[in-house]
Amino acid sequence: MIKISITDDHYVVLKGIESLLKDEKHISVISIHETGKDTLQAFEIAQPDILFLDINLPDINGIVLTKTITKSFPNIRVIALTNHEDVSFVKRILDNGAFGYLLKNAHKEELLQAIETVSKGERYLQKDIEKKILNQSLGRKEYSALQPKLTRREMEVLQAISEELTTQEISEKLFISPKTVEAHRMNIMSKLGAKNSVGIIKIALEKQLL
Amino acid sequence: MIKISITDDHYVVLKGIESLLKDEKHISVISIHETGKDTLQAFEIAQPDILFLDINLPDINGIVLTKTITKSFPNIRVIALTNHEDVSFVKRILDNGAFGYLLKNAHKEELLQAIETVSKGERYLQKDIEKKILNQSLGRKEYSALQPKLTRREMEVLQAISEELTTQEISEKLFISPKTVEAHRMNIMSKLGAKNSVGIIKIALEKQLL
DNA sequence: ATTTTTCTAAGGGTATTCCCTAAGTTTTCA
DNA sequence: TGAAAACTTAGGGAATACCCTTAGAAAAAT
Repeated sequence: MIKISITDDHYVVLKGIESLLKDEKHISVISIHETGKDTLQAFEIAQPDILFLDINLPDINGIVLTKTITKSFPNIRVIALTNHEDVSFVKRILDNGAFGYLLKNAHKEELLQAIETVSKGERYLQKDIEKKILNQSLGRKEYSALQPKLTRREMEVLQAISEELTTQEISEKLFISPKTVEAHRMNIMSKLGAKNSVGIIKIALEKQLL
Repeated sequence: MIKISITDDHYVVLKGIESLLKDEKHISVISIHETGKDTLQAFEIAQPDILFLDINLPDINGIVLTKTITKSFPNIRVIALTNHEDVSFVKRILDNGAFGYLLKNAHKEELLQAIETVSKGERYLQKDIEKKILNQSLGRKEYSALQPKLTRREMEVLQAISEELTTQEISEKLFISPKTVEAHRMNIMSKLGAKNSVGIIKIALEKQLL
């Protein structure tokens, strides 16, 4: 008997997965949760074999929660639930201990396949789908430089710019000269192909760098 | 017997709503759809009384689809399905003919309540929840005006700013003085609660004004 | 251990944004 | 048909962003 828990802040998703699994004799949904906090509390008492975990929870960041759970309860295997939109998260969440991920538009067969695969201790990765999505989001935008690589410092400056800070304020925050901040901003503009700070923010949000 | 259709690109959401409704004797789910196109095709043959419609479909914009459906099939009452995140759409979608909206984390009681209310011909609006969400997104960000109302001209200037144009370029584009452009930008900043143009763009994208 | 990248920073400008105040004109709406 | 809101313009000044070049020091990669 494979014990399953589900965490998703959308109630219908909870009930949807539950109803899809209730006919399977070797699978038992032992608990459902709407928040990360609730999930962690429940696991103090009883743990499932597999947790379906929504990446976008209101209270706790899904990546952080995955890390917490896999550290505290190494026997629980996390399958991330994700929308089309946040595929960029997938790699990060897998790096943080998740055993697989499932798109929310997955049908029953894929759901069961994921459970079977993960309960065998293997990772469940839909490489084809992943590629398809990446290509699709690549096709509809302009010839987007696939993923512009900003350095650590540039990311910090980018973050600060997005906080509406001025060059002066950023320099004080990062303990560097205003001239250095300007240099970083220029490099960011050049890397992202932006004409000014407005463009930096627009593109950064588009490419989910923030 | 109330006939229901559901359109959502997340299969588990479809099955979730279906399973929540299957015990209700006076309600019958007559069809489920994963795309807007599929929905429209199916409605050529048979129409439900109520359609639960996901705002974020991959193929057709939910607002456009609502408009299309309510014009082509005036007897169908649309209830928009929405996440926390896109509450800003709600007013727009209601303006385009939807009879109500439901958050995806709604429980069974609310689902049934929505169906009852809408089938009586009344609008189903969860004012309390709406306010709660607005307040919540207000708490974590700066004191953002609920839904900032920009004038036509301000919208044009906003659009131009987002195109990375300078004040000079905007003034040429709109055939107005640069000083006027600045005045508009100042008003936009003030209305959105932004500190600079970066903030304008960030907030405008957040509130989907662009 | 050496090349490459990143981080740092300066000088010296120009361009643009930001901010204030003020006020005439037009549009919208009650 | 008034009153209110929106649109328009402007002057002037301070602050900030943008742009170029150059270049040493630190860190990372090979």
